[in-house]
Amino acid sequence: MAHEAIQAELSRVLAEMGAHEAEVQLERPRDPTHGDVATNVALTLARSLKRSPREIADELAAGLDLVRAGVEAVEVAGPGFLNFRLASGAVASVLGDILAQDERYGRSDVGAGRVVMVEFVSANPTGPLHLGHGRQAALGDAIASLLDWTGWSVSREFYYNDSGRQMELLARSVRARYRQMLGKNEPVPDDGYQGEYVKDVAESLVEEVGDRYVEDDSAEALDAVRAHAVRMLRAEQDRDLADFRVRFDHHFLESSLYEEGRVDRTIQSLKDTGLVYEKDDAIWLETSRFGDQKDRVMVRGNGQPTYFLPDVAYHMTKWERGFQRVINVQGSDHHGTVDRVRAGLQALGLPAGYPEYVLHQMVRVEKEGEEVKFSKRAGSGMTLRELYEEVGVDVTRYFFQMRKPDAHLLFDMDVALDQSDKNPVYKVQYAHARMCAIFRKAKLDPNELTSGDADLAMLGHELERELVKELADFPGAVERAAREASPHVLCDYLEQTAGAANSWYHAGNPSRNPELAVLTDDADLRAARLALARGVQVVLRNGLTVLGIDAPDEMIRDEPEDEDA
RNA sequence: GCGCCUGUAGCUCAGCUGGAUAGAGCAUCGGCCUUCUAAGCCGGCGGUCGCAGGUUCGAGUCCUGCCAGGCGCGCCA
Repeated sequence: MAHEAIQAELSRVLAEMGAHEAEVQLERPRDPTHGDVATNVALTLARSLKRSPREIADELAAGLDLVRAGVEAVEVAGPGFLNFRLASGAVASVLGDILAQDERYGRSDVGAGRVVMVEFVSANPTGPLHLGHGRQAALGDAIASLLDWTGWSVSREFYYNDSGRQMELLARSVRARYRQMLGKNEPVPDDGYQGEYVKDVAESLVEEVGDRYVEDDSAEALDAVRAHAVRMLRAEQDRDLADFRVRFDHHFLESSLYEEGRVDRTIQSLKDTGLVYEKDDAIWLETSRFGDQKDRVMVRGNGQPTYFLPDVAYHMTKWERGFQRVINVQGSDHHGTVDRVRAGLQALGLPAGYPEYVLHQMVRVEKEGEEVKFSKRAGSGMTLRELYEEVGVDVTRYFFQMRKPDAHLLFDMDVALDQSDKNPVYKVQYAHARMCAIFRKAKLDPNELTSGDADLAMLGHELERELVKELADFPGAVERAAREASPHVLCDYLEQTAGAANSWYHAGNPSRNPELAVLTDDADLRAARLALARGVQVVLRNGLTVLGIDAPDEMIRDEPEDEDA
C-alpha cells in the first residue's frame, strides 16, 4: 500500500533530521484539493525540534523519495501540512484487495483471538422488553460483532434475576389476575404489574392448572405461580430478541449464585480482606478506598445480603471463567452501581476498571411531533416488539445504533417509516441495491468478479478517486468503532460512503453522461468500473452485516394503498 | 448539596490523540428523468460550537467557574 511506503519514507527522513521516535499519522484530507494523503507531522514536531512547522515541512518534502510509493506530487500547504497526490493506479489498487478478501474485507486481527464477554439486555423476567432494552440489544449485538470483526473471541451473555422481591410482586400480580378469571374478586397489588400481559400469563395458568391455586395461599403455591410466570415471560423475551435478530451464547441466573453458595463465599472472601467492618448491626465494605463515594452495606441488619453482593459474586464468575475483558451494556440509570461493583472487585484483587461499561441514555419516540408514551400491553412505555413490528427490524436496529450511546436518542417515527433516502437505512441499502442492479443489467455474477486484468489506473475521474478512497477507509472505520465501542462511527461511515456511491452512480447515468457509465463499450474501462461497483457492493454489504442489518439486492417499496378508489 | 452524561445550523446529529475556510441529513429555495431503478443527483440559504475566563503558534476539542436539561445518590433491585 502507498500509505505504508509513505510512512516508512517519512520516518527515514525524519530520523536524518534528528526526530527518531516521531509518530507519523497519515490522514485523508476532507478537501480533495489537499491531495489524497496528508500528514501534520511537521506541526507536531515544531516544538521538540524548535523550528517552524513550514521549515520542517519544506525540508521533509525535499528529502522524500516517493516515486515507488506511487506519489505524483508532494506539496507543503497551510501552516505546515504535507499533502501527497497519488497516481490513479496507487489509489485504486485497494480494489484488488477488496475483491480478493470479499466477505472478509474489513476484518482485522487487533484482538489477536483474546476472549471478551459482552453482557447486555439482562432484563428481569417481569414483562415484555421495552425500548431501553431494545437500544441495549442493538448496541450490545453490534459491539459484540465489531469485536468479532477485529479479531476478538466474543461471548454474548444475558443475566437475569429469577427470584427476589420483584419476582414475588410479579407472582402476586399474576395470582390476582388468575383468581379474577376464576370469579374471585382479588385486586392486583397497588405496586404490582398492571400491564395486559399479566392477564395472558394468568390465562395460560388457568389452562395449565385449572383452579388449583384459587384458595391456596401457601408459599409453595405462590412459588409455582412465580415459576410459571418466569417461564412464560422469559419465552416471550426470547421471541422478542430472536425476531430482533439478537442471540446469546449464555444466560446466567442470579438464583444460581445463591444455590451454588457463591454469595456466601463472596461474603467470606470480602471479610478475609480486612476491609470489612460492622456498624449499626450491618456489615460494611470500605468501597470508598477504591474510588466509591462512600462505603456500602453488604449485609443488612436483618442478615440479608444487599444486591451489591450478588453483583460482585456474578462478576467474579466472569473473571473466573477466563474473561479478562468484559463490557457491560446498560442504561445510564445504572451508573451509580459502576463504582461500587468495581470497588468490590478491586477489594478481591481484580484490576481497577474491571469491567468496562457502555452506558446509554434514554430513548424517546416521537410521531408527528408528539411523544409516544403508552402501551396497553406493557401498562407503561411502548414495547420493543411494538416498535419493530411497525417500522421493521432493520430500521429499528439502525436507529438505535446510529447515535453514540452517551447521547439521548430521539426515535422519529416519521423518518423511520419513510421509504426514501431521508431514511438513512434505506439510503445505505439502496446504494447497495444499485450496484446489484448494474450487475443484473450486465448479466454478470458479481461473486465471480475479480479485479484480474482490469487496469484500475483508468479510474482517474475525481468521483471515482474519492469513492475508492472512501472504500479504503472501511477497515479503519470498523477498527475505530470497535475500539470505542461505538457502532455509530460505522453508521456515519456507511452513510457517507453510500452518498459517494450515489453521486458516482448518477454521474454515470448513460442518458446524460455516457462517458462515466459503468456499462460502457470500452472493455477496459468497463472492467475497471465493474471492479469499483463490486468494491462498493462488498463494503456496504459487509458494513451492514456487522450491524446485523440486511443488504438487499433490490429495493421493493411498499405501494401505498389506493386511497381514492 | 454531591456525582455521571448532554448542550454545535430552524430540527436531528457527526467532529478520532487540540491542527487547514466547523461537517452531514432533514426543512427551505433553485436546477436535472428517451435511466446502469429520479426510492436519486447537482447547487443556494443557514452556525457568537450554552456563557465567561485561562493554557497554546493554534481550542468545538484541554483547564477553571457559572447556566440549562437528563440520570443517579437507601440496611430497594
